[in-house]
Amino acid sequence: MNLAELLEGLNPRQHEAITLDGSSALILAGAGSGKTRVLTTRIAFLISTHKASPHGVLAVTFTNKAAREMLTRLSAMLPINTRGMWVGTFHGLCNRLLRAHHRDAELPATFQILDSSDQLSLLKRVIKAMGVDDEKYPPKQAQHFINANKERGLRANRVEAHDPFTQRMAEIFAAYDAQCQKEGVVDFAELLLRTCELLGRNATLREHYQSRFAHILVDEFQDTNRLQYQWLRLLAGPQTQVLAVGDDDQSIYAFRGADVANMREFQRDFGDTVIKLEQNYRSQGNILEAANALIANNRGRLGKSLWTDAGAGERIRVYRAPSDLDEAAFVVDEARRLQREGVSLNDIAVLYRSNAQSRVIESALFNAGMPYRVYGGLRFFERAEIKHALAYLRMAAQPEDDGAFLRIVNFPPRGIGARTLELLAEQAQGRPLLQTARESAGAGRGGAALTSFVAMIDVLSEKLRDLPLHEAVDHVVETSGLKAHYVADKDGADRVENLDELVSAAKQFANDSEANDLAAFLAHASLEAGEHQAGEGAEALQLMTVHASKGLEFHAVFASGSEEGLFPHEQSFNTEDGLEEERRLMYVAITRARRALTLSYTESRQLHGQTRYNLPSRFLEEIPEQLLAPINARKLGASRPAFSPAGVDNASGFHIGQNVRHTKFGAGVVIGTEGRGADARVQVHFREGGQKWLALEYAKLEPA
DNA sequence: ACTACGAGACTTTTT
DNA sequence: GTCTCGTAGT
Repeated sequence: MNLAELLEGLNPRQHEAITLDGSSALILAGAGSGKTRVLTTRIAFLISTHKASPHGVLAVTFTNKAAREMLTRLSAMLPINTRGMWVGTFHGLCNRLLRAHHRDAELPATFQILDSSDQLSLLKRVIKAMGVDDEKYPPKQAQHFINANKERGLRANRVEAHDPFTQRMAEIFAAYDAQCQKEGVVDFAELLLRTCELLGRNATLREHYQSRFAHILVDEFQDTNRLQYQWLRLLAGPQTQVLAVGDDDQSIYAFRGADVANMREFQRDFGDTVIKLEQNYRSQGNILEAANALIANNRGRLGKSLWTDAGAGERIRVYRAPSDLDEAAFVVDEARRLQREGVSLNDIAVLYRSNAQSRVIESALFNAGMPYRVYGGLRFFERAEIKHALAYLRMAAQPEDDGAFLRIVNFPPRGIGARTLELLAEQAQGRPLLQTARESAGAGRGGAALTSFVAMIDVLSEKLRDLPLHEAVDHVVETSGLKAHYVADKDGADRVENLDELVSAAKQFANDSEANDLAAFLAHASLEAGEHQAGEGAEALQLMTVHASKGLEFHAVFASGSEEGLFPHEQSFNTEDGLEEERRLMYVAITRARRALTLSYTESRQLHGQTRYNLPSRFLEEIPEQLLAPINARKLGASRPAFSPAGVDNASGFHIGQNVRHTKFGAGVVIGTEGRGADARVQVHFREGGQKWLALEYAKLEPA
């Protein structure tokens, strides 16, 4: 593409962001404002006008998918080889840098990357070895403590611990880090922290990268945490121009350490050039107006309002369902209707706040014979059989990796039980388990099995040295006994298939990537858990959480479960910040829709095995009424009776699940009734003020 | 050493 | 409702 073609059809703000020269800038990119186009076109612009070489550009994203998309679009615009470019995720780029300078970073060349579950099991081991009570100090909590501190740039010795609990947590933190170092493994946060520490203390290296990268581009900047911001500041030199693209209104990962304050910080550190992309190319007017009105209820926004050239379009439909079953049936009917109108199922999404909600919808779709695809869930490299196979490879690549050792030492089962391993750990005194097992050959009960396991690993390691990557993977799968184990299992067919798939993945990786050694493949497996599941091509209704929908768009969107307690989630009620994040989440849900948006809520729903009665979400009230089109509940066979379960409806005149209004307490929902006539009392859950029993004789309660 | 059963938990989760 | 974890039984 030539320059004119690159810049064709851009709006003035986009053009400004793409061609900006001489300063860094914060790009406030609203939903559907052409953010990815701006990012990729800017890189293409810089390179094709020789303002930068491909070598001198760094672009960082959060997901592999986003990084891939950027590279794909880039190679469509420019006739360059994108392979050597520094385009990737924060973690991927850190991995690259740490591999290149592993000695300076004090890591083995073969260092392995722990995913969250690897990290948790290592922590469990550390806590046990310390003799700490894991009831008082739950490993999950320790994991959160460690990650949160690392993401603030803090090591164990710098954690402020004024109480005994935090002190003990910090001790666990220190012991965990020491064990990681021994085993030559790093967790996700460690990749960032190590890189920051390395660049922080090594001026030569820092200045090398700072002068190399004339341009840095950051995607989804609102999702960066403190540590990632620190990383950015270390890599950006005095001459570097940084383009940080983000949307504070779409910040929905604060619970994982993302800190929107980075956006204000950026203006302080990199100058206050701000470009707002507010023209939306995705949704029709009513949808945008609803989104704008909703998000206006949040405080402290940087300020931004979406607009469109397109017409107002349809109003937002609001469906009130008697039950979750009815809501699901409604979604099925509506999806079918849209399908008849010629909308592809791929272009229709059902969004929900939490995964638990998908079950009812799935079963309705299944019974209706409508194809659907659920996003999220277990990913390829997270499957047990894959992790087992990878552990054999890790063992061969790095014998100090106790995590890998423990995962496979008795899988497939070979008679090495808990007692044997306990003795082994005792004997090891902190040395690698594999080495200890090798030295104490034949000793103790289970010793013979242990000896033959060590022998097998040794033979395997020897063999793998000479094999190309995919043959090595194939060899491991065949000789470890893994495949035989699953072949013998009558329910193991899928797992066998996955193991074969792993061999293909290795082959693919060797073809695609310049570094095709074992260490690189293992890093790839940890950093990219793999596409969710197969079956991508087939036409299917799209089911996912609102979180998972960020960055996507659909012709029609159903936001189900728009209820108090669910969305906003009850665990966000306590804090203003929590509630605002929920609101941003709803904002994300709304802005996914191009033409048709339906919000639904139920009067009763099964949750955690019991029936709950919820009020409609407060967010519905924050959308101007003239934008809404209520739909009446239709008579549907699937509807579970929302009231008088088992005929307990009484003479009170109210039924469970009914929305009511009280002169003093306001809006509420009936969750219980008892007595009749003058004695009748009803229990009401009020929006403000919790649950109350009211005697009907005195209380002024009316149907709402 | 392995398997089966019951108690308790249970938002979201790019890496 | 359903998944995970720990304990007791084989």
